[in-house]
Amino acid sequence: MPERPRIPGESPVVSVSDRRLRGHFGYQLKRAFNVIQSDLARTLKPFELRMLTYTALVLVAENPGLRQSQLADAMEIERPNLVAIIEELERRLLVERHRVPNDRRAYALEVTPAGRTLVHRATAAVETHEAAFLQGLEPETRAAATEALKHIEKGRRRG
Amino acid sequence: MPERPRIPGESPVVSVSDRRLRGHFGYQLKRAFNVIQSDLARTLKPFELRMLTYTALVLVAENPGLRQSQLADAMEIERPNLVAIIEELERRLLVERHRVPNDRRAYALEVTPAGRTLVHRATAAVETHEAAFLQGLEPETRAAATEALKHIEKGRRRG
DNA sequence: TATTGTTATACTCTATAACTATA
DNA sequence: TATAGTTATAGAGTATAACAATA
Repeated sequence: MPERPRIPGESPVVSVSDRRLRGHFGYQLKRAFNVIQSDLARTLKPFELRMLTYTALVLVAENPGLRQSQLADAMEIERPNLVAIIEELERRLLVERHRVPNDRRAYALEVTPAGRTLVHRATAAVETHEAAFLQGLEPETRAAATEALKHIEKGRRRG
Repeated sequence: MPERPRIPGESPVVSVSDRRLRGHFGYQLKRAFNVIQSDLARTLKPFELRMLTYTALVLVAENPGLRQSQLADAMEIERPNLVAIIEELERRLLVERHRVPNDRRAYALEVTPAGRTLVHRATAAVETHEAAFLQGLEPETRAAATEALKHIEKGRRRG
């Protein structure tokens, strides 16, 4: 069966059925997350931030004196995985680590003025791009989606 | 300031503010996705499947003769990343690769009887666990969430 | 020239065990 | 004995360049 000629670069005419998957919430969630994640990476690139470094920076700015273990808990990542993130932010002079007087094991994290400036600019960009994504979506639909996502998160299985 | 004694294993009393993040849809999405993803991994573990191998298996079962490039497109992953997935499914005798007569570059993917049996059992498990996650959520809320996720996916930026 | 599948490679995110220094 | 931070390491997921065979 001869293939019909195709314009180079044109996406091939495929219609792959995903009937048995598209009803799965996890599948829907993954696809949407991949889109958001790669777009967010693009949005944060000019600031040399990734989703994780951005999140850490926001949380340190909002919670002065935060300890690394508390931050890891809040970000729902393991403590070892936070080390490189904090090191990167510290090296770029966006956060500082101060020893806690009464517990010399811990560090109190503080955002620097440069960090605060950067997080404000990055947040503005993030919110602009979020708005673009959510444009055309009814506020009630978005609110319902938020509710569903929180419900999922709350139902986390442990162990 | 002396720290109050704490029961070992007890989670520390922290209340980290995420006021400036929790309104971000991407942040909500990431947290929910992480929960679903790790739970789904646990659900698929008895079948020795991951989300990616499960997805590939379902799509091959549903689209006999599918080519690898079409499958990669459908899964929204790059072609090179599909190779190991198909190799794994083929090694486990769950899918077969047949040469396409009129195009000797391509492979036509087919599910084996063993693959079909496995995908049915895995799908039942996935659906059971999805139902557990979504339990207590109003159907309209779930529908709205699905709509929002599809909207996000549709709005994908390219390039 | 372009496409299919492949190899090689690199970067990111995640997870665990084990160490040090403190408590 | 337990906790804070760290090191080392491994496993996944994702992305790009370049290749051989074929169209």
